[in-house]
Amino acid sequence: MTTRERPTLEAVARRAGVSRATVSRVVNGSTTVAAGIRDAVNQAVDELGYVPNQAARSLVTQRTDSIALILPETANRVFSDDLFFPAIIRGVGMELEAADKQLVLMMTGSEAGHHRVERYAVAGHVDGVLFASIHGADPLPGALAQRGIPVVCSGRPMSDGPQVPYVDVDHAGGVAAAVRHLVAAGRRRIATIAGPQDMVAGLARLAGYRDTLRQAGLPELVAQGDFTRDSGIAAMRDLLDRDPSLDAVFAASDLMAHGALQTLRAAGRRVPDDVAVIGFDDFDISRYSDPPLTTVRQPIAESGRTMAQLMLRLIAGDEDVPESVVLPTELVLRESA
Amino acid sequence: MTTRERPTLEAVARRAGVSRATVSRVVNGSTTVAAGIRDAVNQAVDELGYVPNQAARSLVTQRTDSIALILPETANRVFSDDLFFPAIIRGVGMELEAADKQLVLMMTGSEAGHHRVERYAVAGHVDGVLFASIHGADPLPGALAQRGIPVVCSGRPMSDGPQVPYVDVDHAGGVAAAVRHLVAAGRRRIATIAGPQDMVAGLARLAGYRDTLRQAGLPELVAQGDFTRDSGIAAMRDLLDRDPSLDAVFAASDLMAHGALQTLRAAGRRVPDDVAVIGFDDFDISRYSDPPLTTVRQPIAESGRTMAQLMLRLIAGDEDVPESVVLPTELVLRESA
DNA sequence: TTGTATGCGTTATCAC
DNA sequence: GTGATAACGCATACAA
Repeated sequence: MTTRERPTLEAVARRAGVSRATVSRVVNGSTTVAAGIRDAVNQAVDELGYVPNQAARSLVTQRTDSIALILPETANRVFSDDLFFPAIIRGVGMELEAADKQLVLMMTGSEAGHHRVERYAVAGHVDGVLFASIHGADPLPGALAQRGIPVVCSGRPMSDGPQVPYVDVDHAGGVAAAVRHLVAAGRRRIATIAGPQDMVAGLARLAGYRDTLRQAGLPELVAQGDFTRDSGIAAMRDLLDRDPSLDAVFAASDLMAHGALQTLRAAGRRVPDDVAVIGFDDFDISRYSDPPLTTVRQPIAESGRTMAQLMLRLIAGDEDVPESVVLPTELVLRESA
Repeated sequence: MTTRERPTLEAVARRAGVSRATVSRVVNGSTTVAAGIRDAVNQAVDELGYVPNQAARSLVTQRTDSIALILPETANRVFSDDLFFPAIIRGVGMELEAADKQLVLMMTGSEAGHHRVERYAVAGHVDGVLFASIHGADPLPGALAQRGIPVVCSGRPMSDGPQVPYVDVDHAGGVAAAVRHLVAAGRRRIATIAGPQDMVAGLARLAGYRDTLRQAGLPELVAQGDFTRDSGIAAMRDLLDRDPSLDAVFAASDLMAHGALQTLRAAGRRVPDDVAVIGFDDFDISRYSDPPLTTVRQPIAESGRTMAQLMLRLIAGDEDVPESVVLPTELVLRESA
């Protein structure tokens, strides 16, 4: 391991026979430098393998050109078979890469992790903070915003603290379309497997289900899940116990819908003949389930891109960044309903 | 969003009626400060919400107190049902948290991402770089090391560039134990589903299989996989086609073993009566498969912890950090073999 | 035990 | 177009 000294601007300047200021200009792509000198400097940079010291640069520019994406979950939770986080990351990553910003991923499953992130951001390690999801009335986004740090959330924050820009999808519209589709098909005992009630996505989809059923004058039947497949399996069993005559299920996530399909099959119910099933997400795997899953498509990667775009505008000092962006959802009809 | 000015050391000093140096001492936990003054400073810090500017601090200390963990994969690959990365992250995370270092996660599936990481590290954003896995003869670890940046890899690097400290597990020993167990049980047509051959883990496990079979005087039968469940399904089909009389399979990953179980069941073979199956990893889910999977346990989280420990020692300037650490593996007997 | 003075490597504001 | 020079916010050797 060669612990070579890191070359500084000064070293490059000496080698190229110019001043530090000129080197700085070349490195930062200023156009007011003579071509000959520019080439000489670039050559010196290459020869020495010069890379600007980020700390020194940040100190004066007040920028780091990197942005944190917070995954408020433990490693195990993040790396489950849930494809939500990967899609968010992909969307954010593409957009930031195009803007030449570095994406810094942080997981904050623990309380301590939470506090670390706050210090990390306030210490100026990153120019802004993106939240991939929010649990309950998490005060962190608001706290950071109040510190003057640009923040964008995925999903409307439930905190009643300072308002923070967010990107969300039209949960209510998507759920309404799904439930109406079931009603129109003549289903009368329509159950739901709800998502976690400490997240807006869980709350909003359950509310959408209730509203739509009420309008249709039909009774509700709710089981609780947490978006995972296992919880879908258990919730479906619960539902069958409580009302063996049910003829449709709306699951608040694709994974729970897959779990429901599994339980229904084990219970000898045919889908969709006996029981219709609709999910929410439209993950790739839902095209290949048995039967292929009818589901509400939400544009997750697009949501990530939008978050990144808002962030870039905030950082650029754009005054009229929208308080929120709500992306459309869409019912995708396949064979399960 | 209140864009309050961030307080500096100077502001705290004024408020507490002391010099900047004293504030700095208190903030950094120096013991040579009078209790009364210490309290006054701490109070001022709290009132102002002071957090040291990381850029300024790094500039003088040459440290950032954060460490990068590189996942050389795309988001989709990282967030599959593979539990390897979560375990590595958990191990690294625990150790770094205890040392009060910030973990920065970076995914470098693309070539561009690769280059970004190099610049990020060389620019001094992090004190060291951990690689969660290595594909082929990746030159990046060596390149960083040559720049004087502490690097630790998971798995022996295949590059013949500069040597880099690494943590690995005893692939050969584990595989040998597994294959010998099959031989001792009277199995004579022992196939393997190999892992990707651009990774040491894939290579070493295949080599271990071959060596042990040769010693036993038995013929080999190899199908190719990439550690995923799907590849295990396909490879098992391939194996059954090529030799319907096979009576055992060693899969180089638990997921591939699960895929194999699935294929065998579909083909009407009983496990372990007709075909014995052994995996490699010992993920939690392998306790609950049907039948429970006999497998080679590798201590993944422990491996992550060890990587972090080596890194902390490197950063601390420890002279005699071992070139490599090889952790033991262990055959875990359950019902599939 | 506390304060003063210096420098870390860069960018930006000036003159030239 | 180019070169001095002053910040940026902090830690630390040295003085007191």
